[in-house]
Amino acid sequence: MLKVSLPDGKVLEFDRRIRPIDIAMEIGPRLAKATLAAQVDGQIVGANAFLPDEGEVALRLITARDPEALNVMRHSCAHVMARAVMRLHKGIQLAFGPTVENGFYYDFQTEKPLSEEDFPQIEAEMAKIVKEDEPFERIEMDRIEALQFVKDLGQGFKVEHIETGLAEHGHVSFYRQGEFVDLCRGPHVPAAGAIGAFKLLSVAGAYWKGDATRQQLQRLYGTAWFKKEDMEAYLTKIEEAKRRDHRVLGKQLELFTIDPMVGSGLILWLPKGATIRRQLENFLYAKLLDIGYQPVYTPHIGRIELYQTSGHFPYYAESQFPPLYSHPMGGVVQELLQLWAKGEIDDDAMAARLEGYMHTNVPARIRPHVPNYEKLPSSRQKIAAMETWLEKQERYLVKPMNCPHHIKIYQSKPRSYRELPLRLAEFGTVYRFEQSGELNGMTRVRGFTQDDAHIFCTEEQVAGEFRGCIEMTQYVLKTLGLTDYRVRLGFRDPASQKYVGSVETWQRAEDALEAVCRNMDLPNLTIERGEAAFYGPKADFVVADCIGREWQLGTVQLDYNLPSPQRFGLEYVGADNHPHQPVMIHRAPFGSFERFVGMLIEHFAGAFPLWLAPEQARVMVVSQKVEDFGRQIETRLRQAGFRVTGDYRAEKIGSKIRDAQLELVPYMFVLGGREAETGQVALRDRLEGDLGTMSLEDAIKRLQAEVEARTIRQVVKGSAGIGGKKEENAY
RNA sequence: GCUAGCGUAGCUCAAUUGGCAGAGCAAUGGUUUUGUAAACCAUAGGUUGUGGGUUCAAUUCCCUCCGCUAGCUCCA
Repeated sequence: MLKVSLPDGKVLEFDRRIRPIDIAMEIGPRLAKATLAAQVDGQIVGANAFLPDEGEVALRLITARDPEALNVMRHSCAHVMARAVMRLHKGIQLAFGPTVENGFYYDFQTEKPLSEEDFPQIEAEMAKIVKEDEPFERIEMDRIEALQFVKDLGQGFKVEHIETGLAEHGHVSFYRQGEFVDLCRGPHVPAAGAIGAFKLLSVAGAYWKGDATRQQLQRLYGTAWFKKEDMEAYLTKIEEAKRRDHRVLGKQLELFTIDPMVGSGLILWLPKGATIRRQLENFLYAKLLDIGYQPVYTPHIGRIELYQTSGHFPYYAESQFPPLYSHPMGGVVQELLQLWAKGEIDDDAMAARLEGYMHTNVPARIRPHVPNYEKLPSSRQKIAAMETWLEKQERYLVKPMNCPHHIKIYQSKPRSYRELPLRLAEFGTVYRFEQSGELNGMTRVRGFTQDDAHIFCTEEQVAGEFRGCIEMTQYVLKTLGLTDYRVRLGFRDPASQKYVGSVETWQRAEDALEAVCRNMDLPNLTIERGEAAFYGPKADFVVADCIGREWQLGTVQLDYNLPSPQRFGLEYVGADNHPHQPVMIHRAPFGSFERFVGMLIEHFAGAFPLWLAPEQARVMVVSQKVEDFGRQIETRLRQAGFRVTGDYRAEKIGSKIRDAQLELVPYMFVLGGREAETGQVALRDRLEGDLGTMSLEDAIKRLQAEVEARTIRQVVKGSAGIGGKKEENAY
């Protein structure tokens, strides 16, 4: 006897094996037809899966109207895609095919690479399968049986997955749809006909089990929706995101550029972009002074010893720009020593190699000099002598981070507890050699400026200081109208070796951080293990822009390690006249100006609020006859503190307005004979159009008020209208 | 770094099976002196990313390198 309770409170009783679809049928044939899956005691299962024989379950039938149905259908669509690909191509090895936000993918190993040219054919085959409407049939087997089954199918990835990933499962399930059978947990829609609109989006490489050392597969991405309109809306949204791409807008609006001759991932800020950045810098700088930070400046390079002490070198060697050596052989010796350390060169070969450089192979002036090298008794000692030589050379690193420099400022004199918290701030530019495939416009670069600061404080001050950092970040985000964000706590992954410091220290730091955050009632606080910096746990602000994409921006990090005796050994003299170790907080509310401005460009779709707009107003004359009057107004606006330009070309006023609109200039001063006579100005708002005639003073007051309040007048959900049609510009 | 794709004028894009590299916008010169989203005429602009190969002939086919795009891996 099975008792089934439905969401409306009704309880049905069955004394036979029954499936959700049967229950739906009892309620009504139309419901049965619409039922795609079911929720049993909170878990999503297939509509054809048998319910337990006895006991009590809560059942909810899922139709296309329920959000859960979409994922079930998308996963079924992934199977249909895989089936279509296997029909069209020989020798396909199936890997995984899960759903993702807005769609699904399937990983294959193929004999011939797939390309977008194959999409129409695959889509046509999929459409055929959907039309045939064959059912998805669940088959369960025990592990041994299943293993033989996938071996017989010749599906090597599935064999491996059953042997390793599913090692603990006694039984596994398959889904059959026509000739296509796939190892799969399910659930699926009852039959392929339930799949609505779908489209293949892209093909890309992906590593088997996400491991870069394993073979690379072909990943086919697709999207699927119940209604064609939903898919159209989704595709439109993708188009919209493309239209406000900061790389496109950055070029059109002349905000920044990247030149291959300067280098990949190195941003050249054009005057307009630089203006926006400067406004943000000024805004932050004023705030920093206001709340007790002290500005400092530090150089762009530092001796390698500095980073050896901090622990950055050589552990991040592959993501640093190569070190600068004063001796020409420095880099070669360093490289050899690294290979030797990895065991790729044995002791004797290493010693012989170095000896060659020292005495025979290279001109005297660039030889490393180690006295009596050849008299050293063993290869080991020769290598050690070489290491000593290398360490004596001057070696510099382009700085990958600012903290070691700020630590040295802290250590520039003895510190008393009376000086703490000491807050050192710098807009510090750092360089990291990111992988070429990772670079992306302004959001992932190789040189960037952090709005960095390091706070040195006592253990007792940690909570208050940490809280202050989070509040500052919140203030900054709020000012820019970025109200939709979540806070992610990054803790250490106990299984990983990449972290420095003792477990106890980490525990203390993580507890302190979590306590502060819980206390502040931050939105959607999550904890993620393995997301910590190597020296301490952190709180990251993940900001959603106006079309819902997430960006990791600000960060606050707690650090008990760099100040420790094993690293820099920071101290202050306490009230007890004894030395104590301070705690460090690293924080950057924007993260970096590059990424932040890149995100802002997309968030505002290039239409910055007046206080940030590179060009706040443009004076334009109806006729060149009134150019002198126009220039007077332009000068007076500039004197009033505005970033203003003038358009005195022999163009019609409509043309000048159009240009200013497309360049997203917030205000236009339209001046003709009437204004020249009365001395007044006709003001035009980019959003609202003609505001009519007023005195210059009134216009200035209006604009000044908007700047001072840092008003955000619009966050454009649609396109900003760059190159678009007029209808699209309606707000 | 890996897989796939792309690279034509400042920008957006054309160029039949390999057969004289073109348009719009922008720029420059001129005419027009204009009232709230595009006046008109003319001119100039290119070693088709780079280097090599195949061919009578390469923007087109093949290879190298550089750069870009999507995804994967990475992100102190």
